Parts: sequence; structure tokens; C-alpha cells
Amino acid sequence: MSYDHQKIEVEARKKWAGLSLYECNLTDDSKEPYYLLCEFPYPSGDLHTGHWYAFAVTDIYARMLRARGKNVLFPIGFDAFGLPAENAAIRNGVDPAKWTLANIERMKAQLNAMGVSFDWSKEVVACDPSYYHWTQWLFIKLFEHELAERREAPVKWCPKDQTVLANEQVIDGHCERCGTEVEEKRLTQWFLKITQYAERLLKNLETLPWREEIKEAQRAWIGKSGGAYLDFEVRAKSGHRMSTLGSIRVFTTRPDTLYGATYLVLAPEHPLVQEITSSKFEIPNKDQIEKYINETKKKTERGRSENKEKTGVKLEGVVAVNPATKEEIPVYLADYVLNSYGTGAIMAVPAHDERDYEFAKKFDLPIREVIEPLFIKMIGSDAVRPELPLVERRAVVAVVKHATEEKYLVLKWKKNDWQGFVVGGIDDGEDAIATGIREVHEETGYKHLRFVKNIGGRIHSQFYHEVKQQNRYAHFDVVYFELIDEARDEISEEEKALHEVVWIAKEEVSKHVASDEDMAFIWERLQTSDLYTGDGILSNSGEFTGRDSEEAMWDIVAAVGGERTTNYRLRDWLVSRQRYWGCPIPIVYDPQGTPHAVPAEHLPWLLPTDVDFTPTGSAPLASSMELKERVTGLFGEGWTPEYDTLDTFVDSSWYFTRYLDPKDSQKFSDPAMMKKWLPVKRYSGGSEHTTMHLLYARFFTMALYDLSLVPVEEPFEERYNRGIILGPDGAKMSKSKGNVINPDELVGKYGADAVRVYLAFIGPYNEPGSYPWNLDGVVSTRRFLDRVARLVGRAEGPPMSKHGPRAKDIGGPHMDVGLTMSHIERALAQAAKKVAEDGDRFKFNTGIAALMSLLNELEKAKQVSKQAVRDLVIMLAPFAPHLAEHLWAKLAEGESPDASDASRESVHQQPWPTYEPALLVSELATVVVQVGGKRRGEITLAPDASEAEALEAALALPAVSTALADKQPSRTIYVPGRILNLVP
RNA sequence: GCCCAGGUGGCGUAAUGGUAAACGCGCAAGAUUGAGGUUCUUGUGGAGCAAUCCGUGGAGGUUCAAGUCCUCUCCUGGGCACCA
Repeated sequence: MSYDHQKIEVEARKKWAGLSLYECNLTDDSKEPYYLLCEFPYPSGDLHTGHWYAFAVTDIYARMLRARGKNVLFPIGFDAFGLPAENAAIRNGVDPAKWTLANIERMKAQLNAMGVSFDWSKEVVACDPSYYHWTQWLFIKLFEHELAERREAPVKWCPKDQTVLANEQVIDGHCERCGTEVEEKRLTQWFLKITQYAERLLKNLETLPWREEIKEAQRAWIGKSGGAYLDFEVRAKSGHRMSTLGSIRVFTTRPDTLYGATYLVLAPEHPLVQEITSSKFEIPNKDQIEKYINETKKKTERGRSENKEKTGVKLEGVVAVNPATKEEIPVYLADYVLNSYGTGAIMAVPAHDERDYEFAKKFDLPIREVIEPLFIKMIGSDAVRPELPLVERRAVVAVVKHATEEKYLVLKWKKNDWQGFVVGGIDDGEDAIATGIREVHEETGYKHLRFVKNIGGRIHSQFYHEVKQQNRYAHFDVVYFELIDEARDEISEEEKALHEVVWIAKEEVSKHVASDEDMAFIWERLQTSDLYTGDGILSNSGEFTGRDSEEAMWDIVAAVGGERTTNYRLRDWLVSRQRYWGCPIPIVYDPQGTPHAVPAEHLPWLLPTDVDFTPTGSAPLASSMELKERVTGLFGEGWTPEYDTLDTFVDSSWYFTRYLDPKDSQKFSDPAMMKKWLPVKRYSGGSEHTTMHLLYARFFTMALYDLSLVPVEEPFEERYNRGIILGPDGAKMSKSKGNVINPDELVGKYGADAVRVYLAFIGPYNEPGSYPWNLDGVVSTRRFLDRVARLVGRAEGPPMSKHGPRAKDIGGPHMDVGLTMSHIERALAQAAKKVAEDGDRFKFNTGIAALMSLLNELEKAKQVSKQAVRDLVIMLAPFAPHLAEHLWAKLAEGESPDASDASRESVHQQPWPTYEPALLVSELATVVVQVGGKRRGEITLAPDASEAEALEAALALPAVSTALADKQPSRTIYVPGRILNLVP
């Protein structure tokens, strides 16, 4: 027997509509407030699986919290400005407003069909003038406090469509609509100064109880790096002499490598480039430079980084002076340097930076090593012993290649298992090559070596020398030899006893030297390049040579008059959009072109409707006569409107405050309600909003907090990112793959409740995983709901009022043996606890599992009290709201209506089942008996049985005595109610 | 390349350091049924007749005891990415 989901869904919704169950009374102080928030959707018109997952599952928690006595605010609205409406207008000539509002109506109906308990009385719609009135008002507040400003910035421009493109409309550097190559154009645009808040946005993350990965993503996005500004004098040729032209300021995180800076690189957009090329100075390759700058302009910043091959051009006739070495070094333009980060200029240190290295190799620039690696052994038997002094030694590592084969010489030390290349101390007056030859001869007998090269510079190593029993601080030269022939002298017995000489094939060497960090480093360096990007000991660095690079870094900055500073990857937030369907920027310009905020009495600053959407090369609002006339009428001749609209992320940066006072025409929100309800207790959303939306909303709140407009600095106390639902094939759902599951179809077939329960049951909600959609899963959750319906059908027992006897008091003679009423009571208590607790952690999958277990117990019982079934239905109600409502009514059939329950007509008004805490402690516990950690049996005891009792019971088990072989355990570990481990 | 999160039956997954696989799907056998479906019962990690042994990506380690803690490693997913 199966319930008729379509019928009961319609009936339930009819009932709820009459009761206004979900409307939150914001001013009710009798209950604890709980603000549960879902990201408001874009009204695309279709509710897809992702929406179901986002809203239906979060709704379970909203309903659960209401049952548990909280005053729950669970609002919803629409993020209704945005590109799709405008695209529809361009394609089909429909009015974006009409298109959007029609979609909203359709989505509302779909949302209600999910059985979601949103409080529609708080609804906000971002494109409604009553909402964007306050988006504009808040923007003006930011403008008045100089947190919004105008600046020139590039936009992506499609020359064929004559239109500005949003970043997401640029596919691989081409226009998504016509495929034309995208160009960059500079326009004066509005920015919000989020960078001023970079440090606070970063700092506050420490105190937010969010998942580490969400915080980490935000940290990466903010991208803080400490470093210094250093100034390089620039000289250029004028006539026959070089004369000073000024200085170039660079930003570097590695001022310790300054002595290795062998050239400078400027971003092609760097202001000095313009200055130099247009000045009287002689730049022989001016044409070449201009050509390069133009080529760069065509590329988007993205395109510049996609082409990994380094490009650039030398600024001929210009040199810079390295402030440390006083050397003249060349200056290049290259697009691997971005004008928007740091100062748009870098000092290039090819020996210690990967990108500079690549560039230097390509343009044949000098590579000067100034950092030598230092290895300090921290673990193992050769770890430095802190109590002993360090003994410094000059030494050599000799890497020797076999004469005829691709094999390398490795020594295996017998005493301590160490293996590596030949190592030896340099004697007085000896050079590294001679030392290498001598050591190889002494230790291996080979006598004909050909010196090939030094590998990199010196390396330094601190370790404990086990044979010599002292701490060593060795400074190694690394020399590479090839064997000329295999001629070999006999080696001394003494050396033979120390180590074994082996030849290792090239591929195997890394395995043999892996255990020793410096040997592994040497081998790696021989195989690849002489690039080293780590810290270490300074070399070739004048007075700083020999010092630790990290420790000497700020002294070097001071010595050249540099300035310590911090840089952020985060850029100011560009909010101007050359679009129609967005919030108009409430700014007008006076005849001199100075921007002024539209006075508050003229807000909302309405979006004009007489607009031509056909792309003409200027912003759509520029075509509105009404807007022009409005401005002239209000402010006078010569005044002009701002034609850009705001990024939709601005709309969504404050909507959660509007829910607290959605209809207010006097202020953006109510201060008392904000004080009571903010921050949002739990914010449920998608991981795609981890950086942009979440960071923007945090910035907005922080800025408004500073302006005393909101009472909290951080808007969201908890943030839960949901996983994603994949297609049945395990791939991301997409129309082109044909693996899209349409929820409507399943809802029609199995009912909204079965789909809700399935989505909740599929896995933990708040983990970043992804779950393939499995059709059988919906069938199985429907089966579970059918079983509950059947159980209600056979429920018996005396009618129970709220104040009547609890189930345990009415046990009586018809109980099944072993399934006493108290057994059922226990099962109910455990479920009530677990479902609530798992709900708090958004682990609805195990919550449902607990309900299924409870159902299994109730089904096993021959007689089930109505009270027990009622409790089950109440706990099921958040998951399957329609069915629970139906079953609740069925359970009440034939009972005389109790006056005191008039307000509890719906199952969704019922309190969560309560239970005696004592019921959670079972009478008997199964204790596992282990012998030596292996399971040998189990005993059943009272949960608080003593160790002696447990031991006695355990020793009575044959398997235990066999395993003990009649010996007494030397030790016993007893965890009451869990385990008894006997250690022989 | 760098950073983060994960790897557990045929599948989704569950396990405060304490019986690995709860709950469900699938599968198998049986009961009910005129048949199919539904429903119900039982079984279901691997090897073995059994006692028992082996099992949480792999290799080590800590512990009386490790899926869980530590080290290394491989794989998958996500974020960032020429950010100086």
C-alpha cells in the first residue's frame, strides 16, 4: 500500500496556507532567535537539482529548529538583476523586468512545491525599486566616506559587437557571442576600496569558526605578502652622456637577493615607459617598444599568463643602478610583470626566481647566485646535538660519473647506514678540485678523473658527525667528475672497513641519496638547473656575505634606503558595469564633470525604460532620453547622468540585513532588529561563492560597521558549503552531456517528500564532496516513507493528550517478549537525541538512518502505542513535511478535539519529543574482550560493572583462556561499557 | 607548480583512539501472490568444511589497542596560479 503523494501534498499546502506557520515574528522575545540563511537565487526561471539540494535540505533544519522551540528566521528573496535578463531582451526583445518578474513567479510556485518553509513575508527582490533604493543609499554612504571612487581601468571590448564584455563572456580571449578576438579598452569606472580592508578581512578569519578550507581560499584570494619597496636610479642617454632620469620603485618579497638583481623589468603599462619614450632621451628601439606595448594591450591579463613562454623587449639606452652593488643593469619591458600588482616593476634575480630565470635564459642575461642553501639536520641519529659546539669545516662533495656507463659513484657507510656521494675535508692550501680527486682516490681507489664542472655554488650543512662525534658545520663545494678509465689502486683496509663502493644507475641514484637532504639536493641540481628559490647563506653580497638570508633581509633594505611594506593580491572591487539590467549608480556629474551623489530625496534613482539594447558602443543607459531629461530637470543644464550600473554582487552584499525590515521606506533596515538578529547564525551556500560573494559581503558589513550603520563587523557566524550533485554517471550535470536529472519528473513520480529525504540521505551536507544521483535512492526513500505510513495504519493504544500518560506507563500484557515498552522508549529517546544532534551538524544522512532504525524497532513490536508513532511522525516532519502532516491528521481521526491543542493543529507546530535522560543509558552493555589487542569474545555486563567483575566474566570464556594459555595477564585495560583488553 | 580537502564492501556511506562497515541501495535464497510487481523473512567484505586468518590507497611509526594520531608516498577532487 502506497500513499497518494499528489493528493496529500496539495492538502498539506492548503492547510499551511491557512495557518501562516512559517512567518517569523521578529519581535517575539519569548524564544531564542535563530537566523538561518540560504543564498538567494538568481531567478533563471527553472528550479534545478542544485536548488533542491540547497533549499530543501536547509529547510529540514529550519523546521527542526522550530520544533525545538527556536524563533527561526528563514527568509528568501531573489538576486534579480543580471545578464541573462538583458540577453533575453537583446535576443527576443522582451522587457528584462517582465522577463524577470515572470521567472520569479514561476520559481515561487516551484519552491512551494518543494514544501519549503520560507517566510515569504520577508521576501526581497533586488531589482525592485524599493530594494535598490537602499542599495543606492548604501553606495552613497560609501561614496561619502571615500570608500567608492572613480579610476581608469581596462574593460574587455568586442570590436565587432561594439560592446563591453563581462569577464564570463570572454572565452579564451574571444567574444562568447561572435568569436571575435577581444580587445582591452580603458574607461573611467567606479571602485569600492576593499583593499583598505584587506588586513581586517584576513585577521578576522582567525576568529570565524568556518571550515579551514573556506578560510584558506579567502586567504589565498587576499594574498598577503610582506616585502619591501626598493628604489633603483635610472639613467638614460642624452646626447653623449648618461644622465639621471629619476628612479624606479620595485616591490620585492625577497630583498635579501638584491645583490643578485641583474636587470629590471617593467610592466608594459608602467607610467615611466611612456615618460621615457616620449622624452628627449634617445631610445634607439622606440618602434620596437611601442609595438610590444600595443601587442600587450590586445591581450587580456588572463591571456598574458596563459602564454607561458616569456616575451619582452629591452629598453635600449636606459640603465638602472643596483643600489647595493652600484652596477648598471639593463631595463626590460615584459608582460610577465603586471602593472596592477606591487609597483608594476620588479628587480629580476634570475638565480633565485623561476620566472626571472626563464627570462634570463631566453634573453641571455647574467645569472648571479647570492643565496647558498643551508641544511640543518633536525631528526635522526645525525641530528645536530644542541649541547655541543659547531665545528666549521671546508669540504667537498664529489659526484663521479662512470667512464663508459650511465652510473654514478655512491659510498655506503657501514657504521651508520648512511649513503651518498664522496665527501671529504679540504686541507690547507688545497683547492676543491684537488680535494675531490684526492678523496675519490683515497676512498675508492679510482685515480683517473676528469673535472667537468662545479655544480651550482657552495652548500652548507649542519649535522652531527657520528664517527667523529662532533657537530659539524660544513661548507661544501660541489664538483662533478667523469672517470677517464677504470684504473684503480688498492684502498687501505681502514677505508674498506668504513664503506662499500657501489655504482648506481642514473635512475636509481635519487632513491639511494633520498634520505639525505643535501645529497638529494645536489643530485636534483645536477639533473635540472642551478635555480634555487629557498633561503640560506648569503654569498656575493658585499658586507652581508656569510649571513643568514632571512636574518639579514631587513638590514639590506635599510642599507639601501628601502621601505618595508605589505602587498595584497586583492584588488579594489570594480563595480561599474556597462549594462542595462542592474542597479543604476546614483551619481550625476556637474558641468565640470565632477561626480555628485544623487540626493536622498530623489532615491530610488530609477532605472529608465526607454533604452535601446542594441549594442552601439556605449552603455545602454546612454540611449535613454528620459534619464538625460531627468538629470537636466533636477540639476540644471550641463549636468549629466552616470550611465553605468552596479555589479550584482553589490546587491547581494547586504540583502541579509534587508530581510529584517523588508518593507521599510525610510531606512535600509531596522537597527533594533539588526542588533537582535545579526550576525546570521548559519549561512548555507555553494562553494562557488567562497571567495567573491562571501568576501564582498564581509567587506560591506565591515565598512557599514565602521559607519555605524550595522551593529556587527562580520555578517555570518557560521558558513556551511554544500557538496554538489552529479549526474547518475558521476560527471557534473550538464545539458551537453545529457546527464541532467530533472527534479520535476521525480517529484511527480515519487513525491516531494521522497526527493527531500533522498537529498538529505545521500551524504553529509556540509562536506565539500559530490554525490552521484542514483534513481534507486529515491525509490528507496519512498519505500521508507511508505513503511512509516503503514505503521501509522496499524498504530493502536489509548488516545493520548499532551498531558496523558507516556508510553512507558501503558505497557501491559500485550507486549512482545524482549520488546518491552521501555525498549521502545529507549529507541525513541535515542532517535530524538541523535536526529537533533546530527541536524545541528547538518548531517541529515545519519539523522535519517536513526529514524530508519527507530522504524525497524517499531515494526518489530507487536503492539505500537499511538504516542510512539506520533513521536516518530513529529521527527519525520522536517524531512517529509507533507506526509507527516497527512499522518498527523490520520492519527487524530476519531479523537475528540482537545481545546488546549487548538494551536497545534499542524504537525509542524508540535514540539520535538522529549525524553528522560536516564533512557539513554542502557541496562546492559556489551564489552568486547581482547587478548593482546585481538578480539576473543564479548561479555554482557552492567554498564558500570567493576573491573574485577569484568575480568571474572572474561576469564570464563573458553576462547579467552585458550588465548591466554593459562597465564595471568600482566596488564589489563578496562574501559567500562566498551572494552576489556588482557595483555599477556 | 603552490595551497587545501579526501581515499573504507559491488554502490551511497557509518564509526568520542576501544566489536570496521550502522542505515540504505544492489544482489542471493525463501515466504506471500494466478503471474509480474509490491510486501515480508533470512543471508550478503575476502579466504577456509571449520577453528581461525586477512581486511579502511601503499610503506613505516606511536599505542595495550589505529579507519581515526605521526612521517613518507601514490591517487582523486577543489582553490590559486607569471602576484615579484
